[in-house]
Amino acid sequence: MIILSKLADYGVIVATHLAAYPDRQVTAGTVATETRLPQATVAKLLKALAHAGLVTAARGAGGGYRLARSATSISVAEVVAAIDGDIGLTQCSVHVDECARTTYCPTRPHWAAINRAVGQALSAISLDAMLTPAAFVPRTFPSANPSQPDEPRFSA
Amino acid sequence: MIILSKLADYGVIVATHLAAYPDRQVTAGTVATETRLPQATVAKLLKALAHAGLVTAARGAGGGYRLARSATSISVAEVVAAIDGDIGLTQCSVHVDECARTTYCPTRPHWAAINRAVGQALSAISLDAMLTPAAFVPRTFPSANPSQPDEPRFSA
DNA sequence: CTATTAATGGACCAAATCGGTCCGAATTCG
DNA sequence: CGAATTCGGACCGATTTGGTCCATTAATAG
Repeated sequence: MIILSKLADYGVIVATHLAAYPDRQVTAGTVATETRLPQATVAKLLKALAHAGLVTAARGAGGGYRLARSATSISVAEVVAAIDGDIGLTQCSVHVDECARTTYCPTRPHWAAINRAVGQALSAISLDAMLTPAAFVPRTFPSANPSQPDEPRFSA
Repeated sequence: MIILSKLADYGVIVATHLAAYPDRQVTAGTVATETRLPQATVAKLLKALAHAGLVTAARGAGGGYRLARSATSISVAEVVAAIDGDIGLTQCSVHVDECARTTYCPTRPHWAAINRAVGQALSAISLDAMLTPAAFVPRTFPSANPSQPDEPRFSA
């Protein structure tokens, strides 16, 4: 399974690209060619980012996009949320009321905690951090089953 | 956006239900009625879990499913992986070779770390832990931007 | 030995979502 | 003032997902 949609992935690339050249007004087409991504898709992504207030848009000739805030103050989580909507682990995380078996489901309370962990992992990295070549290493979780023989793979 | 697919969510519910009654042979139909989930879907899920070796299946009259291992030694991550496949954050996480712009993409190395964080968050909780009424509280991550005014919501 | 029960594997269909394209509104420059 | 340019939003096709069903194999009961 893949957690981030292709669009969200591209969105982070685009946002990071903008972060690399702060205070430069760039058109969607320019970003597309520079990032080697399809033009129409980049345009759509920038629209979503603008709608979320992460980038500012200027129309007309000589217009374009630029980051609304500093690269250090924008997290990856915000970019993803701007494109794919708010992050929730499960269906009932997002639409709480639509789950008919809320009363029977013993698992639901536990999702909240995992959810928060994922969210914080994504919030912990700013666009600025994405630009640095060295990888950010988050603090690891304590494993509930340390001597587990075959853990599922989490490929990088 | 929703991280876990509905099927994976249901899968955890089913697996947790099995964990609640260890060493009891249950048919797919029984699990379906007891969990209030659609029968055909539960059957499909149990097939997948059996294929992954998480549950053992017995055919014929008096047959059914049961957990292959103890509830404490099966993590939520394993259940999810059994249904949705191995967990990867982005497309290129799973199919590394299919990303044509690997050389241009500065974000890719960073995904690995986030990826690992998500995976460990899911591995940290066993089916046994899912049964306990009190919520498990994972250790929180350090935030890269502590004074962030409007973080995206991570609904529970 | 036969009938019944239940998992297994597969094909199959409908619906939702995703990725992508197009045209219209707004703005700046000549 | 008008034409070029660029964002904004509606729209559409295709892949994926969620879900169902049937034929087959296997095991137990009578």
